[in-house]
Amino acid sequence: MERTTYIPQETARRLSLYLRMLRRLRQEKVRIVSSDQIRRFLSVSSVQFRKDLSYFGEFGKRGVGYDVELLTKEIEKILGTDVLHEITLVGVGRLGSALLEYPGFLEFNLKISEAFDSHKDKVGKICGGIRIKHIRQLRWVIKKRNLRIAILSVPVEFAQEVAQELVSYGIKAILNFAPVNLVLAADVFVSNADMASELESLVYKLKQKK
Amino acid sequence: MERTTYIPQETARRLSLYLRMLRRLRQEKVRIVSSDQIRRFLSVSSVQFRKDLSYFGEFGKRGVGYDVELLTKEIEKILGTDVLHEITLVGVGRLGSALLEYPGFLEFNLKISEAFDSHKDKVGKICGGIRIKHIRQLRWVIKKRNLRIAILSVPVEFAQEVAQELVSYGIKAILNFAPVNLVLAADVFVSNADMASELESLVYKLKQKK
DNA sequence: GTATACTTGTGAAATAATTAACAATCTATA
DNA sequence: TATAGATTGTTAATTATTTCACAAGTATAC
Repeated sequence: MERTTYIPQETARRLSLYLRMLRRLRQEKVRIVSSDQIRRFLSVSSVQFRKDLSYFGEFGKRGVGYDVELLTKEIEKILGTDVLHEITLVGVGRLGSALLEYPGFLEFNLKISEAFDSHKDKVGKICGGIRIKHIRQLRWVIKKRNLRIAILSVPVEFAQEVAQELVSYGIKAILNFAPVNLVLAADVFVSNADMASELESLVYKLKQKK
Repeated sequence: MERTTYIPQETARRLSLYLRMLRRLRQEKVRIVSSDQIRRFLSVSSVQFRKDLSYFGEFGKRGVGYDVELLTKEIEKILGTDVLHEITLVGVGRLGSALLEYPGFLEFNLKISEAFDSHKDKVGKICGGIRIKHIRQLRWVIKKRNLRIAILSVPVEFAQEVAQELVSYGIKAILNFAPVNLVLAADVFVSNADMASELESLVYKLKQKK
């Protein structure tokens, strides 16, 4: 079936949610799940779930539901996380090292396989099983290993500069933890993990409610 | 002027961006800024910026631009971050302690003023200037200090249960770092800071581009 | 085999959000 | 004081996303 329609931005994020849910169900030996059951666990309507899937194909069986195992694999294929993705982390501060040591990424077929910092006392140390390299080696390592995705957790004042460097070496997607809007080439994807901003939004919503 | 129109969800998040930019400009002694200058720094069109502000009032001067100092204060008022907000953190693991030690929140008038954990070896320790309390004291402290906002950084398997507890003690907004969709009363705001999901979305976008 | 109860998939309708277009206003300057 | 160049604020048009409504397919009970 042809799938040429425009796909909403948010669909990708929701697919990621679905996938997580499905993996949990699979672990619990659930074989079949309906869109209405999904609705109960996630804050997404059953139609939204079906519509999101419909952009990519037909994966369910009418009158029955979805095969958990099958749908899991299909969504992994759609997202591209059916194969392992190697990620580089730049900036091994408090947050950076917490991320390095977080064992949960592998479950998503994501692996931080390189880590860089500029501080002498950090370079050479091992953190989360990774030996930290000096940022001077960024170019060489990114090119050699053909890395495409980076986590940026450097201090805010260096973020823009380091991001540009990363992009010049071939990085195409950045998860940015620095509280600053990175200005980069249009073909580079930036996702901002900005905790202060999230908290500010929550403060605002609380205020609106009253 | 009456402002009764529905305000888009994303506007709050963008206001937070604007505020950050404005503060930076203020630091740099810039007095006046135009919506077009904002566009150059943030990935937001000048119309979007003006439209977002228009939901709350008229803050600029036609033919001139916006007074940086004034607009900063106005947006702080809109967001509610013109006064300090105290936040409680639950779960002082690697990520939790990184957040506790992060000095940047104060700049946003946000302060983590309480931290809780269930591990004996953590309780009583001081981290980021805060003495960690046992989660048994959650009820008492939240009620006594009338806390409304919580950061949840406990292991995923406890997240739902702890979140419910928090809500039952009066918490109304949660920044959730656990990779799970929390099912809570409809009047509780949940913001998910889900790094694996962000990375998955990036992987998907990279895949689409090809 | 037929009726019944489910559940998916999807065009059409409704809603939400962004962008275009432009009137209104300001400053500077001749 | 008139004019030119800038910039805001806002209605209308457009685009994007979600939801509705329902046809089509499946399983089960009798």
